[in-house]
Amino acid sequence: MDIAKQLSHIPLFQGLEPQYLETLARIAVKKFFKRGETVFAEGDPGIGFHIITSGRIKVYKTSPDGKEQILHIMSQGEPFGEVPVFTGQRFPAYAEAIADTNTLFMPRDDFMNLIRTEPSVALSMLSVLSMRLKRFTSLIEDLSLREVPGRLAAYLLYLSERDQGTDDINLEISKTQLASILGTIPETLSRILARMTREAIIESDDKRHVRICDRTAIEELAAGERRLA
Amino acid sequence: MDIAKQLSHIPLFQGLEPQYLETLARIAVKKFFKRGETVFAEGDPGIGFHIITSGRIKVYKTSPDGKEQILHIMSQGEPFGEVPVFTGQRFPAYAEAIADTNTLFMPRDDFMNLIRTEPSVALSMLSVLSMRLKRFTSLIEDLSLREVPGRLAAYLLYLSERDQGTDDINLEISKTQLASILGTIPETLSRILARMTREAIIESDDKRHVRICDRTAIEELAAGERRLA
DNA sequence: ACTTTCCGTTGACCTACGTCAAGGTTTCTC
DNA sequence: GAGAAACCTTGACGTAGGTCAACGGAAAGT
Repeated sequence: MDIAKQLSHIPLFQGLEPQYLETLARIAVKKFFKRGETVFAEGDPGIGFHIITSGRIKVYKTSPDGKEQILHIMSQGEPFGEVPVFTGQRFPAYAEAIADTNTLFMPRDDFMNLIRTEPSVALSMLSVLSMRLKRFTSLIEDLSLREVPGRLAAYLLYLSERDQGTDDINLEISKTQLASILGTIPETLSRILARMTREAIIESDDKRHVRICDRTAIEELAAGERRLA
Repeated sequence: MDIAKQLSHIPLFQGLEPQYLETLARIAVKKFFKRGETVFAEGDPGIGFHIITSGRIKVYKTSPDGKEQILHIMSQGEPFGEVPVFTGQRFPAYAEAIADTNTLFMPRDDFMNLIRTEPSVALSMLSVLSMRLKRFTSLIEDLSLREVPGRLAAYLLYLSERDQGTDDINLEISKTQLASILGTIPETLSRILARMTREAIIESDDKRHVRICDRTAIEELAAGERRLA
């Protein structure tokens, strides 16, 4: 596989001069993680970060009694594990492959050198981190200010928008994982999906699929203007 | 006042060549916000960011029914409002002065130009954003995986460490605001402080002061290994 | 100094959501 | 393709923490 060609499709490196892509290609190390394999653990030192070329990764925290909060699910083209690269500290969370995953690993020192000579990479990375801060802000808002039905509604709208506003939403993950993204547990999510189905707001027969039947109701739930019976 | 001199004390610009400091000084605009004044609102377009030279700012989200979640309290030397500078989108949260505050405002375009010529500023900014992501990660963990006593304990330890491990902690903010940082409400916080006092873990007679009496108990609470009676 | 507003505390009450348990079903694994 | 493991759902139950209300004290604006 031509690594430089793969890199040229990564948003982070859009518009980068070919010569730098070549440099990066020499730096990057291909890695593979089997489904279920840990990529890094909280507290590990970070000597570089990954870019996903195929597969899917979850980044998450756990509580002592085993509850899990997913921070991100990353897929093709997305970088992850950059925080320790720039703080010089350790990973603040866990990362695990939830499908067989290929990544390109960028060692810290080489990447820092590239940034020093090529500011557009720095600007791209600043943009990536800023987007992530924005998403975290919205996750914090969810956890602190919204109830679970509102979070679910907002998440469904988010998925719907991402797929050009379709009403047929492919979750792409298990409902257990969806619960963990929403900051709740499978039992609670299951009950809420059942209630929303009963009120004809959604249909959720299949396992990884939800169909929006009453978009207005979903929007009102997400805005906190409506409650389930 | 010599703006360049002020800028030289900002961590973000540590080690920057004097010539660039001069450039920045010409770019920067002094601003003043009275206590209670809004610096920006969620949804405002961001044409630049601020650096605090004196005072204190809270960055927060609100729910439709008025509950507030504080994301950060920023003070001297800290930058805030950078996210829209790099995403090109709007502010994801509110910012309000909680004391009379002076800032230096850095317009977006000029700052971007500086980054393009001076990569060390980009690296500093990457570090600032990464630190912030780390703190958000820990706030998300708190909200999702810990109960309020555990969050409070962790916050007290954080303040204690920041002041060289002292047992006499100066909160510097009202307890209402502390509640809003911890993702709860004043009533609940008040009850928990009372319980911790009853168990001789802390003393909290004065308004903005807490004294740690049993540090081990606090550490156990923060780790989730202990519960209040 | 006076008044109005904000802050902190406590009590009685309620509810969203987590826990525990048990069932059926789908999906890995060997 | 058989067994094991993980997933999904529903019921009964418990509780952390939010809501509403009331009151004393501090602080801020006039």
